[in-house]
Amino acid sequence: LPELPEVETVRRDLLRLYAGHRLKSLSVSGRRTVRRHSPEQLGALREKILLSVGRHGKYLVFFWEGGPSLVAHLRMSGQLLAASPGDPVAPHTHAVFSFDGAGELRFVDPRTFGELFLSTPAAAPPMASSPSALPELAHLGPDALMATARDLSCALAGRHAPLKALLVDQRVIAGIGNIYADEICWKARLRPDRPGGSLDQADLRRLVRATRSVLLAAIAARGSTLADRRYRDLGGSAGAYQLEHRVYGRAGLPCAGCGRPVERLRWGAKSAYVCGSCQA
DNA sequence: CGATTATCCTGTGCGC
DNA sequence: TGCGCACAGGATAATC
Repeated sequence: LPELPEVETVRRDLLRLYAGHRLKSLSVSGRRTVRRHSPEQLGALREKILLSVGRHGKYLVFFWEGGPSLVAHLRMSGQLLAASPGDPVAPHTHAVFSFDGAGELRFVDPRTFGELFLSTPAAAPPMASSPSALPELAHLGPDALMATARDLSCALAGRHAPLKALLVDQRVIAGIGNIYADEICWKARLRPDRPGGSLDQADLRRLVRATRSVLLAAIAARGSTLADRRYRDLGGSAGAYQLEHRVYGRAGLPCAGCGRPVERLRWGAKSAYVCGSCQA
């Protein structure tokens, strides 16, 4: 399930493969794939050259030479895959972009939670290729790789909700999902079910450091591919960070820090993997 | 207002 | 071996 490290891996591959290339044609077949406006409006991107690809949290933003930006979110099961025109079309392929001299980019999404939409910056400084200037992304908190201890201190102060619930709330901090929230809490030695407002300054500092180090290590490993094999990079390859997971999906297995079994906490419909000994 | 719950979907894996 | 079903969880709307 793509979170910040997976989306960042895809972003870097997109830049490498398609930046500087002209979009010759595109087709959208999925009924739910473009749902914020008419799918035909995507035609505005035809003949545009891709300048860069940005990211804020789990959102990808394609910037073109003229014309609106294209925003993509993979949600639960979305994949962006590089392909050649003759390649067999995978089931649940909902959109195909064809670039001059760079082959195709295909959007595949069995559960159809993912989406594509066009967006234009609210204020339009021509040189700004900043995802955060897009009104549809304005509700997002700071990107998890940019968030400071001060950001988190303000966002968590007085909150009774569990720390993990706040970490995966994109309005608080953008990019963290179920897997990395657990890994970050373990690395920061904080229980995910602690009230967000109970963290002191030392806790917050550990949380920010853990966030950065876990996400950067996961990017270096090209993301996490779980047993369901759902996440793939642009070339269809798996990530490797799942091999470095310390708690996520490891209920009953020994904690990497102390050897005691990892537990699975549940509250409501949510759950978290935690070491009851290493995290407090 | 903040916290919780339901909803959107399909593939997977479990129990019987 | 097969069938039914709970589960997976990202974001948003609705509700308490």
